[in-house]
Amino acid sequence: MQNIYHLTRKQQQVLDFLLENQDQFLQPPTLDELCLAMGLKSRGSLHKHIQELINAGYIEALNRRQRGVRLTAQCLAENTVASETGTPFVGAIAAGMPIEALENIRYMNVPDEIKTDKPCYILQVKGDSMIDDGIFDGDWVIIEQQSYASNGQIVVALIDKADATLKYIEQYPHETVLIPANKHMQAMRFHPKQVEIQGVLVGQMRSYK
Amino acid sequence: MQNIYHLTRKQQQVLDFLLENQDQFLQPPTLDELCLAMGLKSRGSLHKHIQELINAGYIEALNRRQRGVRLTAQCLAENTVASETGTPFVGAIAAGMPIEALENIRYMNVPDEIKTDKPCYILQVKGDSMIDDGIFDGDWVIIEQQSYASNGQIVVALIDKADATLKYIEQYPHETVLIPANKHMQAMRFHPKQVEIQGVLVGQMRSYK
DNA sequence: ATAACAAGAACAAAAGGAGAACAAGTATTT
DNA sequence: AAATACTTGTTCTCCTTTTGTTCTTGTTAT
Repeated sequence: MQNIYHLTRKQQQVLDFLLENQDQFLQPPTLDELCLAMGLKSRGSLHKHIQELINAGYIEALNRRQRGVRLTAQCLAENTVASETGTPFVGAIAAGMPIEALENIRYMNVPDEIKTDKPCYILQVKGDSMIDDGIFDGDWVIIEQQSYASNGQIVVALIDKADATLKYIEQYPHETVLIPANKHMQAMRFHPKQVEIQGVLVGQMRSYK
Repeated sequence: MQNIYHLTRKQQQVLDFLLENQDQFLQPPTLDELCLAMGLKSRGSLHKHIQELINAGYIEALNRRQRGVRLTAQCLAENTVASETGTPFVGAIAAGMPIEALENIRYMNVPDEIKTDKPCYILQVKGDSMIDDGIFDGDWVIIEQQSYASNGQIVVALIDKADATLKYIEQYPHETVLIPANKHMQAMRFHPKQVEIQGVLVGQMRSYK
Protein backbone atom coordinates (compact mmCIF):
# COMPACT_ATOMS: atom_id res chain seq x y z
CA MET A 1 0.00 0.00 0.00
CA GLN A 2 1.46 3.31 -0.99
CA ASN A 3 0.87 6.47 0.92
CA ILE A 4 2.53 9.76 1.67
CA TYR A 5 2.36 8.99 5.36
CA HIS A 6 5.06 6.72 6.59
CA LEU A 7 4.06 4.59 9.50
CA THR A 8 6.32 3.92 12.42
CA ARG A 9 7.09 0.39 13.43
CA LYS A 10 4.37 0.13 16.02
CA GLN A 11 1.80 1.81 13.83
CA GLN A 12 2.48 -0.70 11.07
CA GLN A 13 2.26 -3.46 13.63
CA VAL A 14 -1.14 -2.31 14.81
CA LEU A 15 -2.36 -2.05 11.25
CA ASP A 16 -1.11 -5.51 10.38
CA PHE A 17 -2.76 -6.90 13.46
CA LEU A 18 -6.07 -5.39 12.47
CA LEU A 19 -5.78 -6.69 8.94
CA GLU A 20 -4.99 -10.21 10.02
CA ASN A 21 -7.43 -10.51 12.88
CA GLN A 22 -10.42 -8.64 11.58
CA ASP A 23 -12.52 -11.79 11.36
CA GLN A 24 -11.69 -12.63 14.95
CA PHE A 25 -13.72 -9.72 16.24
CA LEU A 26 -17.47 -10.00 15.88
CA GLN A 27 -17.78 -6.27 16.30
CA PRO A 28 -15.13 -3.67 15.75
CA PRO A 29 -12.93 -3.91 18.84
CA THR A 30 -12.70 -1.38 21.62
CA LEU A 31 -9.36 0.10 22.49
CA ASP A 32 -9.20 -2.03 25.60
CA GLU A 33 -9.87 -5.21 23.67
CA LEU A 34 -7.18 -4.31 21.21
CA CYS A 35 -4.77 -3.60 24.05
CA LEU A 36 -5.47 -6.98 25.53
CA ALA A 37 -5.09 -8.74 22.22
CA MET A 38 -1.83 -7.00 21.45
CA GLY A 39 -0.38 -7.18 24.92
CA LEU A 40 -0.51 -3.50 25.77
CA LYS A 41 -1.46 -2.21 29.18
CA SER A 42 -2.46 1.33 28.40
CA ARG A 43 -5.35 2.53 26.28
CA GLY A 44 -3.74 5.91 25.99
CA SER A 45 -0.67 4.53 24.29
CA LEU A 46 -2.68 2.61 21.76
CA HIS A 47 -4.87 5.60 21.10
CA LYS A 48 -1.89 7.54 19.81
CA HIS A 49 -1.17 4.88 17.23
CA ILE A 50 -4.79 4.62 16.19
CA GLN A 51 -4.91 8.37 15.79
CA GLU A 52 -1.95 8.28 13.44
CA LEU A 53 -3.50 5.48 11.43
CA ILE A 54 -6.60 7.62 11.07
CA ASN A 55 -4.48 10.49 9.81
CA ALA A 56 -2.84 8.15 7.37
CA GLY A 57 -6.25 7.09 6.10
CA TYR A 58 -6.17 3.46 7.14
CA ILE A 59 -8.77 3.64 9.88
CA GLU A 60 -12.07 5.47 9.93
CA ALA A 61 -12.25 8.43 12.27
CA LEU A 62 -14.00 7.30 15.43
CA ASN A 63 -15.34 10.53 16.88
CA ARG A 64 -16.03 9.35 20.38
CA ARG A 65 -18.08 6.54 18.94
CA GLN A 66 -17.50 3.35 20.93
CA ARG A 67 -16.25 0.25 19.17
CA GLY A 68 -15.14 2.54 16.44
CA VAL A 69 -11.89 0.96 15.36
CA ARG A 70 -12.63 -0.14 11.84
CA LEU A 71 -10.48 -0.16 8.75
CA THR A 72 -11.12 2.15 5.85
CA ALA A 73 -12.80 0.66 2.82
CA GLN A 74 -9.80 1.70 0.81
CA CYS A 75 -7.43 0.01 3.21
CA LEU A 76 -9.40 -3.20 3.05
CA ALA A 77 -9.56 -3.16 -0.72
CA GLU A 78 -5.86 -2.59 -1.11
CA ASN A 79 -4.85 -5.28 1.32
CA THR A 80 -7.18 -8.11 0.50
CA VAL A 81 -6.68 -7.95 -3.23
CA ALA A 82 -2.96 -7.64 -2.99
CA SER A 83 -2.45 -10.70 -0.84
CA GLU A 84 -4.65 -13.00 -2.83
CA THR A 85 -2.96 -12.46 -6.10
CA GLY A 86 -1.67 -15.58 -7.73
CA THR A 87 -2.75 -19.18 -7.56
CA PRO A 88 -2.94 -20.85 -4.15
CA PHE A 89 -0.55 -23.68 -3.42
CA VAL A 90 -2.66 -25.78 -1.09
CA GLY A 91 -0.57 -28.86 -0.41
CA ALA A 92 0.72 -32.17 -1.60
CA ILE A 93 -1.12 -35.05 -3.22
CA ALA A 94 0.15 -38.57 -2.94
CA ALA A 95 -1.54 -41.56 -4.48
CA GLY A 96 -3.61 -43.20 -1.77
CA MET A 97 -3.27 -40.44 0.78
CA PRO A 98 -5.54 -37.57 1.63
CA ILE A 99 -4.30 -34.19 0.51
CA GLU A 100 -2.12 -32.84 3.24
CA ALA A 101 -3.06 -29.23 3.40
CA LEU A 102 -0.56 -26.55 4.29
CA GLU A 103 -1.33 -24.50 7.33
CA ASN A 104 -0.16 -21.28 5.73
CA ILE A 105 -1.17 -21.18 2.10
CA ARG A 106 1.39 -19.84 -0.35
CA TYR A 107 0.53 -18.21 -3.62
CA MET A 108 2.41 -18.77 -6.82
CA ASN A 109 2.48 -16.58 -9.85
CA VAL A 110 1.47 -19.11 -12.45
CA PRO A 111 1.47 -17.90 -16.08
CA ASP A 112 -1.89 -17.85 -17.82
CA GLU A 113 -0.64 -20.40 -20.33
CA ILE A 114 -0.80 -23.28 -17.86
CA LYS A 115 -3.98 -22.42 -16.03
CA THR A 116 -7.53 -21.41 -16.87
CA ASP A 117 -9.55 -18.35 -16.06
CA LYS A 118 -11.68 -20.42 -13.69
CA PRO A 119 -10.61 -20.97 -10.07
CA CYS A 120 -7.44 -23.03 -9.90
CA TYR A 121 -5.18 -24.36 -7.19
CA ILE A 122 -1.79 -26.01 -7.04
CA LEU A 123 -0.76 -29.37 -5.62
CA GLN A 124 2.65 -30.93 -5.35
CA VAL A 125 2.80 -34.49 -6.63
CA LYS A 126 4.19 -37.22 -4.41
CA GLY A 127 4.88 -40.55 -6.03
CA ASP A 128 5.23 -41.96 -9.51
CA SER A 129 1.69 -42.88 -10.48
CA MET A 130 1.74 -40.54 -13.50
CA ILE A 131 5.36 -40.96 -14.45
CA ASP A 132 4.68 -42.28 -17.96
CA ASP A 133 2.88 -39.05 -18.66
CA GLY A 134 5.79 -36.90 -17.66
CA ILE A 135 4.44 -35.99 -14.23
CA PHE A 136 7.18 -36.77 -11.76
CA ASP A 137 7.55 -36.92 -8.03
CA GLY A 138 7.86 -33.35 -6.76
CA ASP A 139 6.24 -31.70 -9.77
CA TRP A 140 3.58 -29.09 -9.25
CA VAL A 141 0.23 -29.55 -10.94
CA ILE A 142 -2.30 -26.82 -11.57
CA ILE A 143 -5.84 -28.04 -10.99
CA GLU A 144 -8.99 -26.36 -12.14
CA GLN A 145 -11.57 -26.71 -9.42
CA GLN A 146 -14.59 -28.62 -10.75
CA SER A 147 -16.65 -31.61 -9.73
CA TYR A 148 -17.15 -33.29 -13.10
CA ALA A 149 -14.88 -34.50 -15.87
CA SER A 150 -14.93 -36.14 -19.27
CA ASN A 151 -13.54 -39.58 -19.90
CA GLY A 152 -9.82 -39.51 -20.50
CA GLN A 153 -9.12 -36.40 -18.47
CA ILE A 154 -6.63 -36.37 -15.63
CA VAL A 155 -8.39 -35.53 -12.39
CA VAL A 156 -7.88 -35.16 -8.67
CA ALA A 157 -10.19 -37.82 -7.29
CA LEU A 158 -11.19 -38.34 -3.69
CA ILE A 159 -11.88 -42.00 -2.99
CA ASP A 160 -14.29 -42.96 -0.19
CA LYS A 161 -13.96 -39.43 1.16
CA ALA A 162 -10.53 -40.37 2.39
CA ASP A 163 -7.77 -40.85 -0.15
CA ALA A 164 -6.94 -38.33 -2.86
CA THR A 165 -5.11 -39.23 -6.02
CA LEU A 166 -4.17 -37.90 -9.44
CA LYS A 167 -5.27 -40.28 -12.22
CA TYR A 168 -6.89 -40.64 -15.60
CA ILE A 169 -10.60 -41.12 -15.21
CA GLU A 170 -13.12 -43.23 -17.14
CA GLN A 171 -16.71 -42.97 -15.98
CA TYR A 172 -19.34 -45.55 -16.91
CA PRO A 173 -22.92 -45.92 -15.63
CA HIS A 174 -22.04 -48.39 -12.89
CA GLU A 175 -18.29 -48.08 -12.66
CA THR A 176 -15.59 -45.43 -12.37
CA VAL A 177 -12.07 -46.43 -13.35
CA LEU A 178 -8.99 -44.54 -12.22
CA ILE A 179 -5.99 -45.27 -14.41
CA PRO A 180 -2.42 -44.43 -13.47
CA ALA A 181 0.14 -43.55 -16.12
CA ASN A 182 2.67 -46.06 -14.87
CA LYS A 183 3.02 -49.38 -16.57
CA HIS A 184 3.89 -51.00 -13.25
CA MET A 185 0.64 -49.96 -11.65
CA GLN A 186 -2.89 -51.24 -12.01
CA ALA A 187 -6.07 -49.39 -12.87
CA MET A 188 -8.49 -49.14 -9.95
CA ARG A 189 -12.23 -49.75 -10.27
CA PHE A 190 -14.83 -48.18 -8.02
CA HIS A 191 -18.51 -47.70 -7.66
CA PRO A 192 -19.33 -44.23 -9.03
CA LYS A 193 -20.48 -43.10 -5.60
CA GLN A 194 -17.10 -43.85 -4.11
CA VAL A 195 -15.30 -41.34 -6.30
CA GLU A 196 -15.60 -37.60 -5.92
CA ILE A 197 -13.91 -35.38 -8.48
CA GLN A 198 -12.14 -32.40 -7.00
CA GLY A 199 -10.65 -30.86 -10.11
CA VAL A 200 -9.06 -31.55 -13.47
CA LEU A 201 -5.45 -31.14 -14.50
CA VAL A 202 -4.78 -28.07 -16.60
CA GLY A 203 -1.07 -27.50 -16.12
CA GLN A 204 2.15 -28.85 -14.73
CA MET A 205 5.54 -27.45 -13.82
CA ARG A 206 8.84 -28.67 -12.50
CA SER A 207 11.99 -27.16 -11.05
CA TYR A 208 15.46 -28.43 -11.95
CA LYS A 209 17.28 -26.29 -9.40
CA MET B 1 20.83 2.90 -12.57
CA GLN B 2 22.69 5.90 -13.87
CA ASN B 3 23.14 9.12 -12.01
CA ILE B 4 25.43 12.12 -11.88
CA TYR B 5 26.49 11.11 -8.41
CA HIS B 6 29.07 8.40 -8.50
CA LEU B 7 28.86 5.99 -5.62
CA THR B 8 31.84 4.61 -3.81
CA ARG B 9 32.28 0.89 -3.57
CA LYS B 10 30.76 0.67 -0.15
CA GLN B 11 27.86 2.92 -1.02
CA GLN B 12 27.04 0.75 -4.02
CA GLN B 13 27.34 -2.27 -1.78
CA VAL B 14 24.85 -0.87 0.69
CA LEU B 15 22.44 0.00 -2.10
CA ASP B 16 22.72 -3.45 -3.65
CA PHE B 17 22.14 -5.04 -0.29
CA LEU B 18 18.99 -3.01 0.21
CA LEU B 19 17.70 -3.86 -3.23
CA GLU B 20 18.28 -7.56 -2.83
CA ASN B 21 17.13 -7.96 0.74
CA GLN B 22 14.22 -5.61 0.93
CA ASP B 23 11.72 -8.45 1.37
CA GLN B 24 13.78 -9.83 4.20
CA PHE B 25 12.78 -6.93 6.40
CA LEU B 26 9.16 -6.82 7.46
CA GLN B 27 9.60 -3.15 8.09
CA PRO B 28 12.13 -0.70 6.74
CA PRO B 29 15.29 -1.49 8.71
CA THR B 30 16.80 0.82 11.26
CA LEU B 31 20.46 1.67 11.02
CA ASP B 32 21.22 -0.83 13.73
CA GLU B 33 19.34 -3.59 11.98
CA LEU B 34 21.14 -2.84 8.77
CA CYS B 35 24.47 -2.87 10.56
CA LEU B 36 23.69 -6.26 11.98
CA ALA B 37 22.54 -7.63 8.65
CA MET B 38 25.60 -6.31 6.84
CA GLY B 39 28.11 -7.17 9.51
CA LEU B 40 28.98 -3.65 10.56
CA LYS B 41 29.52 -2.68 14.16
CA SER B 42 29.00 1.06 14.04
CA ARG B 43 25.84 2.94 13.21
CA GLY B 44 27.86 6.06 12.62
CA SER B 45 29.82 4.50 9.78
CA LEU B 46 26.73 3.26 8.04
CA HIS B 47 25.04 6.59 8.51
CA LYS B 48 27.58 8.31 6.29
CA HIS B 49 26.88 5.91 3.44
CA ILE B 50 23.16 6.23 3.86
CA GLN B 51 23.54 9.99 3.81
CA GLU B 52 25.33 9.85 0.47
CA LEU B 53 22.70 7.52 -0.96
CA ILE B 54 20.08 10.04 0.11
CA ASN B 55 21.98 12.79 -1.70
CA ALA B 56 22.15 10.59 -4.76
CA GLY B 57 18.39 10.12 -4.62
CA TYR B 58 18.25 6.42 -3.94
CA ILE B 59 16.99 6.53 -0.38
CA GLU B 60 14.31 8.67 1.16
CA ALA B 61 15.61 11.32 3.51
CA LEU B 62 14.98 10.30 7.08
CA ASN B 63 15.08 13.62 8.87
CA ARG B 64 15.51 12.37 12.37
CA ARG B 65 12.35 10.32 11.88
CA GLN B 66 12.71 6.83 13.22
CA ARG B 67 11.00 5.05 10.41
CA GLY B 68 13.92 3.20 9.00
CA VAL B 69 15.73 3.47 5.72
CA ARG B 70 13.59 2.95 2.68
CA LEU B 71 14.40 3.17 -0.98
CA THR B 72 13.06 5.94 -3.15
CA ALA B 73 10.05 5.15 -5.28
CA GLN B 74 12.16 6.01 -8.27
CA CYS B 75 14.94 3.71 -7.20
CA LEU B 76 12.49 0.88 -6.70
CA ALA B 77 10.86 1.49 -10.04
CA GLU B 78 14.15 1.45 -11.90
CA ASN B 79 15.25 -1.77 -10.28
CA THR B 80 12.12 -3.87 -10.26
CA VAL B 81 10.72 -3.17 -13.70
CA ALA B 82 13.06 -5.68 -15.23
CA SER B 83 11.79 -8.56 -13.17
CA GLU B 84 8.16 -7.54 -13.28
CA THR B 85 7.93 -7.70 -17.04
CA GLY B 86 8.25 -11.44 -16.73
CA THR B 87 10.43 -13.96 -18.44
CA PRO B 88 10.86 -13.63 -22.20
CA PHE B 89 9.49 -16.40 -24.40
CA VAL B 90 11.99 -16.26 -27.22
CA GLY B 91 10.98 -19.15 -29.46
CA ALA B 92 11.02 -22.85 -30.11
CA ILE B 93 13.86 -25.31 -29.93
CA ALA B 94 13.86 -28.47 -31.99
CA ALA B 95 16.59 -31.04 -32.02
CA GLY B 96 18.80 -30.31 -35.00
CA MET B 97 17.27 -27.01 -35.90
CA PRO B 98 18.36 -23.51 -35.03
CA ILE B 99 16.16 -21.78 -32.51
CA GLU B 100 13.40 -20.19 -34.44
CA ALA B 101 13.09 -16.86 -32.76
CA LEU B 102 9.78 -15.13 -32.50
CA GLU B 103 9.60 -11.78 -34.19
CA ASN B 104 7.58 -10.30 -31.33
CA ILE B 105 8.84 -11.59 -28.00
CA ARG B 106 6.16 -12.48 -25.46
CA TYR B 107 6.69 -12.41 -21.74
CA MET B 108 5.37 -15.00 -19.33
CA ASN B 109 4.87 -14.63 -15.61
CA VAL B 110 6.85 -17.59 -14.43
CA PRO B 111 6.78 -18.32 -10.69
CA ASP B 112 10.05 -17.95 -8.83
CA GLU B 113 9.97 -21.61 -7.94
CA ILE B 114 10.88 -22.75 -11.44
CA LYS B 115 13.39 -20.11 -12.36
CA THR B 116 16.46 -18.49 -10.84
CA ASP B 117 17.23 -14.92 -9.94
CA LYS B 118 19.70 -14.77 -12.80
CA PRO B 119 18.54 -13.88 -16.33
CA CYS B 120 16.26 -16.55 -17.77
CA TYR B 121 14.38 -17.12 -20.98
CA ILE B 122 11.76 -19.56 -22.19
CA LEU B 123 11.81 -21.95 -25.12
CA GLN B 124 9.11 -24.26 -26.41
CA VAL B 125 10.30 -27.79 -26.99
CA LYS B 126 9.73 -29.43 -30.34
CA GLY B 127 10.33 -33.17 -30.60
CA ASP B 128 10.81 -36.07 -28.27
CA SER B 129 14.51 -36.03 -27.53
CA MET B 130 13.96 -35.58 -23.78
CA ILE B 131 10.80 -37.63 -23.47
CA ASP B 132 12.20 -40.12 -20.95
CA ASP B 133 12.86 -37.21 -18.64
CA GLY B 134 9.30 -35.99 -18.76
CA ILE B 135 9.95 -33.15 -21.19
CA PHE B 136 7.43 -33.55 -23.96
CA ASP B 137 6.77 -32.05 -27.35
CA GLY B 138 5.17 -28.67 -26.79
CA ASP B 139 6.41 -28.19 -23.22
CA TRP B 140 7.98 -24.91 -22.20
CA VAL B 141 11.41 -24.96 -20.62
CA ILE B 142 12.92 -22.17 -18.55
CA ILE B 143 16.59 -21.68 -19.31
CA GLU B 144 19.07 -19.76 -17.24
CA GLN B 145 21.36 -17.89 -19.53
CA GLN B 146 24.94 -19.03 -19.03
CA SER B 147 27.79 -20.26 -21.17
CA TYR B 148 29.12 -23.04 -18.99
CA ALA B 149 27.67 -26.13 -17.35
CA SER B 150 28.58 -29.10 -15.19
CA ASN B 151 28.51 -32.64 -16.46
CA GLY B 152 25.07 -34.14 -16.19
CA GLN B 153 23.16 -30.90 -16.51
CA ILE B 154 20.58 -30.35 -19.19
CA VAL B 155 21.63 -27.53 -21.46
CA VAL B 156 20.69 -25.64 -24.56
CA ALA B 157 23.62 -26.30 -26.86
CA LEU B 158 24.39 -24.67 -30.18
CA ILE B 159 26.22 -27.03 -32.51
CA ASP B 160 28.53 -25.63 -35.19
CA LYS B 161 26.89 -22.25 -34.66
CA ALA B 162 23.90 -23.61 -36.53
CA ASP B 163 21.74 -26.19 -34.77
CA ALA B 164 20.35 -25.77 -31.27
CA THR B 165 19.23 -28.64 -29.09
CA LEU B 166 18.22 -29.52 -25.55
CA LYS B 167 20.31 -32.37 -24.16
CA TYR B 168 22.26 -33.71 -21.25
CA ILE B 169 25.88 -32.64 -21.50
CA GLU B 170 29.12 -34.43 -20.63
CA GLN B 171 32.28 -32.45 -21.22
CA TYR B 172 35.70 -34.07 -21.45
CA PRO B 173 39.01 -32.49 -22.48
CA HIS B 174 38.79 -33.70 -26.07
CA GLU B 175 35.14 -34.42 -26.47
CA THR B 176 31.73 -33.05 -25.66
CA VAL B 177 28.87 -35.52 -25.58
CA LEU B 178 25.23 -34.54 -25.91
CA ILE B 179 22.89 -37.20 -24.59
CA PRO B 180 19.16 -37.30 -25.31
CA ALA B 181 16.72 -38.73 -22.79
CA ASN B 182 15.10 -41.03 -25.30
CA LYS B 183 16.03 -44.66 -25.47
CA HIS B 184 15.46 -44.68 -29.23
CA MET B 185 18.01 -41.95 -29.86
CA GLN B 186 21.78 -41.95 -29.86
CA ALA B 187 24.20 -39.77 -27.94
CA MET B 188 26.10 -37.34 -30.14
CA ARG B 189 29.83 -36.67 -29.86
CA PHE B 190 31.53 -33.43 -30.83
CA HIS B 191 34.77 -31.61 -30.58
CA PRO B 192 34.46 -29.17 -27.65
CA LYS B 193 34.85 -26.20 -29.98
CA GLN B 194 31.82 -27.27 -31.96
CA VAL B 195 29.50 -26.93 -28.99
CA GLU B 196 28.49 -23.63 -27.47
CA ILE B 197 26.38 -23.64 -24.31
CA GLN B 198 23.60 -21.12 -24.34
CA GLY B 199 21.96 -21.89 -21.00
CA VAL B 200 21.01 -24.57 -18.52
CA LEU B 201 17.59 -25.98 -17.75
CA VAL B 202 16.10 -24.71 -14.50
CA GLY B 203 12.39 -25.27 -15.00
CA GLN B 204 9.71 -26.82 -17.14
CA MET B 205 5.98 -26.39 -17.59
CA ARG B 206 3.18 -27.88 -19.63
CA SER B 207 -0.39 -27.05 -20.45
CA TYR B 208 -3.13 -29.69 -20.58
CA LYS B 209 -5.78 -27.40 -21.99
C1' DA C 1 48.97 12.00 0.80
C1' DT C 2 44.45 11.76 0.11
C1' DA C 3 40.20 9.47 0.22
C1' DA C 4 37.44 5.71 1.96
C1' DC C 5 36.10 3.35 5.75
C1' DA C 6 35.37 1.39 10.61
C1' DA C 7 34.56 1.98 15.42
C1' DG C 8 32.87 4.14 19.21
C1' DA C 9 31.34 7.89 22.32
C1' DA C 10 28.05 11.29 23.15
C1' DC C 11 23.78 13.72 22.31
C1' DA C 12 19.00 15.04 21.16
C1' DA C 13 14.90 13.94 19.22
C1' DA C 14 11.50 10.50 18.34
C1' DA C 15 8.90 6.53 19.64
C1' DG C 16 6.71 4.00 22.77
C1' DG C 17 4.62 2.75 27.25
C1' DA C 18 2.06 3.40 31.80
C1' DG C 19 -1.22 5.54 34.18
C1' DA C 20 -4.30 9.29 35.88
C1' DA C 21 -8.07 12.20 34.95
C1' DC C 22 -11.93 13.62 32.28
C1' DA C 23 -16.02 13.59 29.32
C1' DA C 24 -19.02 11.61 26.11
C1' DG C 25 -21.33 7.62 25.08
C1' DT C 26 -23.92 3.25 26.62
C1' DA C 27 -26.29 0.24 29.74
C1' DT C 28 -28.91 -0.49 33.90
C1' DT C 29 -31.85 0.58 37.43
C1' DT C 30 -35.38 3.08 39.55
C1' DA D 1 -38.50 8.67 31.28
C1' DA D 2 -35.11 10.07 34.50
C1' DA D 3 -31.37 8.94 37.29
C1' DT D 4 -27.57 6.15 37.95
C1' DA D 5 -23.58 3.41 37.19
C1' DC D 6 -20.52 1.71 33.92
C1' DT D 7 -17.88 1.67 29.70
C1' DT D 8 -14.95 3.70 26.48
C1' DG D 9 -12.71 7.43 23.70
C1' DT D 10 -9.74 11.31 24.60
C1' DT D 11 -6.15 14.09 26.59
C1' DC D 12 -2.24 14.81 29.39
C1' DT D 13 1.95 14.10 32.04
C1' DC D 14 5.95 11.47 33.18
C1' DC D 15 9.16 8.12 32.06
C1' DT D 16 12.33 4.69 29.48
C1' DT D 17 14.13 3.04 25.36
C1' DT D 18 15.29 3.37 20.63
C1' DT D 19 17.32 5.60 16.89
C1' DG D 20 19.24 9.22 13.84
C1' DT D 21 22.99 12.37 13.98
C1' DT D 22 27.50 14.32 14.85
C1' DC D 23 32.38 13.97 16.16
C1' DT D 24 36.72 12.20 17.06
C1' DT D 25 40.14 8.74 16.40
C1' DG D 26 42.42 5.21 14.06
C1' DT D 27 43.15 2.10 10.01
C1' DT D 28 43.42 0.74 5.19
C1' DA D 29 43.90 1.21 0.31
C1' DT D 30 45.06 3.56 -3.88
